[in-house]
Amino acid sequence: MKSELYDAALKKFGQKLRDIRKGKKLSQEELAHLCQLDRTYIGGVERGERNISLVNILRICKSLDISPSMLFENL
Amino acid sequence: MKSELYDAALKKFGQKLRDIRKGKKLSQEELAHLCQLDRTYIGGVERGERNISLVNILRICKSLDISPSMLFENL
DNA sequence: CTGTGACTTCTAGTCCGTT
DNA sequence: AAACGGACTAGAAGTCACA
Repeated sequence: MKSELYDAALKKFGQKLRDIRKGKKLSQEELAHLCQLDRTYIGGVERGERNISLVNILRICKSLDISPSMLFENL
Repeated sequence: MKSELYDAALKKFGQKLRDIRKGKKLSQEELAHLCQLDRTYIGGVERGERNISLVNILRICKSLDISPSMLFENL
């Protein structure tokens, strides 16, 4: 049930992820490799096109060495 | 891709959700109604049996009137 | 009021590529 | 380096009957 009501939130989430990834000087490919997800998938999440699941949020956060709550600031 | 490595995290997340819900004096049924999800689905999330996705996390948080980051404390 | 198992539908997530 | 597409498989979403 992916209501359009949350499109903006997904975009913000993705942008936040992108900012943090770039802050760590990683490419999408490098991050994808670190958390064992597909590079095209990481891209889709950053663009707010994907409704990522909890486990993968945690995997990404672990790979970025950040707390998940960082991704939810002003969401 | 739901590695068992994250089962503990899902359980913690669910327990946190349960604690917050109870703190608000809501039953699973009431919360489910608020966020328009099924009662048994909420139960499954609280028990850590479901790998919930971002949009549903946001819906639940909105219904509980909390920030998503609250659910990620010490995860 | 909540847990559980079983179930179908639909999307999350992968893998191949091109631009 | 990243966006984007098509085709595919694993797994989330969503529901129910019953305990």
